[in-house]
Amino acid sequence: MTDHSTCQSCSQRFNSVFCKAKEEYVNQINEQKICNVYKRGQILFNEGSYPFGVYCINDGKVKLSHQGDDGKEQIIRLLKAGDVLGYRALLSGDRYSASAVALEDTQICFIPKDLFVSVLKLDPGLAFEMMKLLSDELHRAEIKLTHLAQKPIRERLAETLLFIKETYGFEEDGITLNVRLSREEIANLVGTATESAIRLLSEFKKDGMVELDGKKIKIMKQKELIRAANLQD
Amino acid sequence: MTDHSTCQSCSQRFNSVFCKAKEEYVNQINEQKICNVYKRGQILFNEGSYPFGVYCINDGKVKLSHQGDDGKEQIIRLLKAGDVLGYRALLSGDRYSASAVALEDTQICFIPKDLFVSVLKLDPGLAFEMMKLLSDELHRAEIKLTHLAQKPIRERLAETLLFIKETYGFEEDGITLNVRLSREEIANLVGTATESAIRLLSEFKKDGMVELDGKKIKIMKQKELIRAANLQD
DNA sequence: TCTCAAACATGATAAAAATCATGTTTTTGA
DNA sequence: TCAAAAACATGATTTTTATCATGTTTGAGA
Repeated sequence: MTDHSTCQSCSQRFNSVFCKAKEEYVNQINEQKICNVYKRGQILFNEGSYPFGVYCINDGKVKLSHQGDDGKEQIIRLLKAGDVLGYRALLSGDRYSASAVALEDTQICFIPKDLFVSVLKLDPGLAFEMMKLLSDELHRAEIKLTHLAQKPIRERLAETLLFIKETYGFEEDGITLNVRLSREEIANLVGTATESAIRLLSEFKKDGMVELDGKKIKIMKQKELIRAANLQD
Repeated sequence: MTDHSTCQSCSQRFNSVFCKAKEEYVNQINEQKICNVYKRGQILFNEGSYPFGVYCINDGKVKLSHQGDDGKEQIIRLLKAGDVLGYRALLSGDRYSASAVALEDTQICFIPKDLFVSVLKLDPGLAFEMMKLLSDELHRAEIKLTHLAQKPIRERLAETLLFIKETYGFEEDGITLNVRLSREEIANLVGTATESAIRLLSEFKKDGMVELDGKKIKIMKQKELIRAANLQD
């Protein structure tokens, strides 16, 4: 666990959107923040409810997912320490359009809406970082959208595995993806049926690109996986 | 054509992200802006090149599209008078990740990067509107992403037709979509093969939901189209 | 530690969608 | 205005992907 007793000393302080925020505002946030621990599977917020602030991850992992019209989950983002969430709905003045669930035991600070908004108005540095964050997310979403429309599932699964590795990295062994996701969650990240994800993971295993041990996934041949993902950019 | 001789008198002034910008900054923008007319098919900017500012549409229509890895176009946004474009790359500090092409003869003002950024830093009202705009775009992209992953093409085509209507509205007759798009462009909006889009449009015609006259598309039964889109939200 | 539900796996089948082929219509520019 | 190219249309076929069915493994809680 990382130090998060105060925002000033938080190990994620310069790792997050708050990196450029003025010290004076960070102090204000520190006074009003509320820290909490969420157990694996616990819900931070639910699609359809109103936002009362933003969440800041100190340590742990969170998934953000939409409920499709037929009830099927679509995972739209994976979050880790240093990431902020809940700002989209707050800035749009909407309800949450996605639900956030802890993927493992997770420490999170909550910053009340009014404080966040007022600091955002007073601190152009933070506002700029926020715009940059939103722009980057928008970029990511647009790329994913294009790939969903144009790439076969095999390529998207390979890309998803690489994306998980980018986000959460490896365990100490340097090859095992450092997160526990069910096959269904992987499928909901790729945008396919669970069976298809399972089948293709088996294929990847047969091809020697990955090794599977329950929920542990080892990347054995990253270069081949990159090739399988057929990425240009 | 609408009045756009000066930003102060621009008919889109309170219709765009600049609605909350301070008069003093609008005056500055007015002095430095460069207006231009783009003919149908002309390129505003190209994927991969560097942004030098943002574009503001006075009158006309523009499509924004990604080039997929295999060269296939994916249209990610449709823009109209009052819309701003080119800010995503600028705020991310990236090259353009999409190309912008005029769908008809279009009048556009160009605002240089430095001016836009400096006004953004000085005017929290504009900054806030910008964040709201980005948040809304992000929301739209995430919904589209979910639908691409989960909905069949027939539903997505119906949804696309309704989206075109939302964006560009009808001609004077109140039923003809007010934009000229090729079947291929419609397919690239839906995220499918051109033949599939053509086939399904014919089906919709057979079902009496639309009428087709070359590139003119008439919405005959909007309620049925909404049902065909199977929208919950 | 045992039990039972959930998750995983895989084959068979069906459905959806892309691709290929071919002909027609529309558009464009010489 | 006319010829060529591009866009549109539709049928046939193939490929991709989802769904259904069934059996096995895993893991969480009594």
